[in-house]
Amino acid sequence: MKRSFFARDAVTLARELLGTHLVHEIEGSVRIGRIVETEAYCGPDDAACHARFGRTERTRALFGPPGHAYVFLIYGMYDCFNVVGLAEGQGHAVLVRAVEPVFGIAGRTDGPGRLTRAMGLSRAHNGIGLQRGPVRIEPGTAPVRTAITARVGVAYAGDDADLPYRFVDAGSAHVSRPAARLIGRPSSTPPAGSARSPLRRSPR
DNA sequence: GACCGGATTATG
DNA sequence: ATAATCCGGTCA
Repeated sequence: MKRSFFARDAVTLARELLGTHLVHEIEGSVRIGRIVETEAYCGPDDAACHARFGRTERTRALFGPPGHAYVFLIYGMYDCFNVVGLAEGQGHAVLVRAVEPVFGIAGRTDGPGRLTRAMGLSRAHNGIGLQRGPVRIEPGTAPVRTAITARVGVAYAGDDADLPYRFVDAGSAHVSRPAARLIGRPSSTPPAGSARSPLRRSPR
């Protein structure tokens, strides 16, 4: 994808990334997954975003130029793959939470830890460019319907935990969790009386 | 320098 | 429900 594709706020980018292909060329072989679940993390003002602590060694790539990878270790054993958005210094990124296997993939790809394992991605790819090279984002097939929910695992973030920043291809069988209540129409404003029940809390 | 807890997953 | 397992951020 072109640089301009990535240079948008994380919420927009999270939505646009759905359906695109995550490609990893490794030792002559190729692995391809179609992105079906993403979450937006929107810089220092987002209480759930790693950028809230400012620029540190760990968040170097997060604050780097758009179109690059930000990969970090979580819970001491899983790597999470993110696509940096907006602009250098802004700390916007999109967590890729699930892909569906397209080519060369063995094992499950639902969930941020599983997908990095299945695609052979790790912190070794932190900061790598995603336009050309061994790891790339390429055009794919956009979802027919997109579900929108709160982000997973960010209960500590206060009010920001409820922001509708998670995007799911509602038609995919390879998402990490069942699509929840909020369904986003391809391009329309929410229904008039859309004061529905609040987003579902994390499942006990 | 110690301690806390996490953008998770596998297992009981 | 809880262990596994590392390390960044916090505070002393």
